[in-house]
Amino acid sequence: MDKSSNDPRTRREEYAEATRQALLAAGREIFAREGYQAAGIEAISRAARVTRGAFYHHFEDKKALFDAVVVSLQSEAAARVQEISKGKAKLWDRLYTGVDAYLDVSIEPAYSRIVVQEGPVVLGNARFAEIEEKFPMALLKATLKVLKREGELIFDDIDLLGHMLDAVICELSIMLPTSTDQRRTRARGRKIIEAMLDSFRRK
Amino acid sequence: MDKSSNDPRTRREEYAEATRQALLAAGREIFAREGYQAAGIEAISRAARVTRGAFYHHFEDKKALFDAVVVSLQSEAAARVQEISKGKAKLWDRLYTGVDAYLDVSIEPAYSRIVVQEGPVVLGNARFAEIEEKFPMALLKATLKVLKREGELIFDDIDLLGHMLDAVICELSIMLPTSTDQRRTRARGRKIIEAMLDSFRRK
DNA sequence: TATTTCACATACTTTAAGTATTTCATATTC
DNA sequence: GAATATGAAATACTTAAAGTATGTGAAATA
Repeated sequence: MDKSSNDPRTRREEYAEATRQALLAAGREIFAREGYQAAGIEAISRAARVTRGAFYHHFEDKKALFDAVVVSLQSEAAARVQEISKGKAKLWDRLYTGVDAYLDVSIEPAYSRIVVQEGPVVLGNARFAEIEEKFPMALLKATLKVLKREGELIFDDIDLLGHMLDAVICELSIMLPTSTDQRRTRARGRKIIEAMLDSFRRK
Repeated sequence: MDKSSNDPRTRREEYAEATRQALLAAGREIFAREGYQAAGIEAISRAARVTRGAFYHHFEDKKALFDAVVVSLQSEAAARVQEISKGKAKLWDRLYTGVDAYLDVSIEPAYSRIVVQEGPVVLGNARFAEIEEKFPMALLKATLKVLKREGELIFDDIDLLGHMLDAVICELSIMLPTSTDQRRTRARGRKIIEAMLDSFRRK
């Protein structure tokens, strides 16, 4: 589930891993609150109760930490979406519960700001797509592919459809927090998503 | 059409306006090529053949220039979309030619990077939405509203629908440049957009 | 022609990222 | 178990770029 074999054997490795995690957590917090540009390495290090020296020991530069934070957020998000949707027997159920779960994650401030909003800009589209390929959207696309294989969904370019679906979910997640009636807005957003997908559904 | 009363009367004002425009043009170029963060004020000023002193005379700070560049890009984009779609008598034609024209604009490197990708992050969602409210998406939403008024379109929250439409167009504009068969991808993207909108079309 | 104004230049300050060097606890070797 | 080696983290330094304060000269105004 995690990256391969990271069990700290010696006490020194244990400590080091702990401060690495502390930096990661501090980064997540401060990137979420202040944004990439305004988040100072000094502030992040202080929040992790170390100096900038420790920071540069564990991470190449600021961008490397941000990258690691995005990966961890995506990894957690994927796990949660998976957990919720995997039970469903009917494919369409699995897809739509996945969409809902993904939306729930996307609304959370840290995920919204770090992954959805700043991720592509800070890391660049290429690198960001690379990360996405492994985690959250990959799940949706996987289900879409199964639906296509089963003949339930008729569309040639599942990758494209997946990205469009993703775009709609992300935009919705950005609008939701400022919406006056979130429940209603969410229901309407879901309608739009259904409209998009159902038109390619086998009749 | 432009901001109110900007005719330079004296020769000094004329010169000043010219260097302001030069800075704006240089900013557009360098922001597009290097991105906001990597674009140095020094480099922008040099490209406009002035010093940083001149820059700070005309703009509060780097962000202010970026803001002005976004506004000018949005203004031009809106004008072009308007020009192309206004002729159409049938409302649905007007909408879809508008969508196509908007997509054409969004593909252009400067618009794509500065407005679509970096705009919301650099200026913040609130300010970016404020700008959007006046220009490009406003046109689409206007047409959507007319369609609703005419009973052609049945959906409660046109603002939401407009944003979703916008999100899909923007995502498509990001994917298109790296697509192997752009014509085909674009056609498929259009299919998805049609699917989204047609399901709310009066039958 | 004297005086003011303002567009722009020059010189300086500040901030934050990044680098080089040092220290000290833990781990390893003999 | 004393001697040595390693590497996690601290400290001290360098660099780059944004932003500020002040100066200057050409064009406007009186």
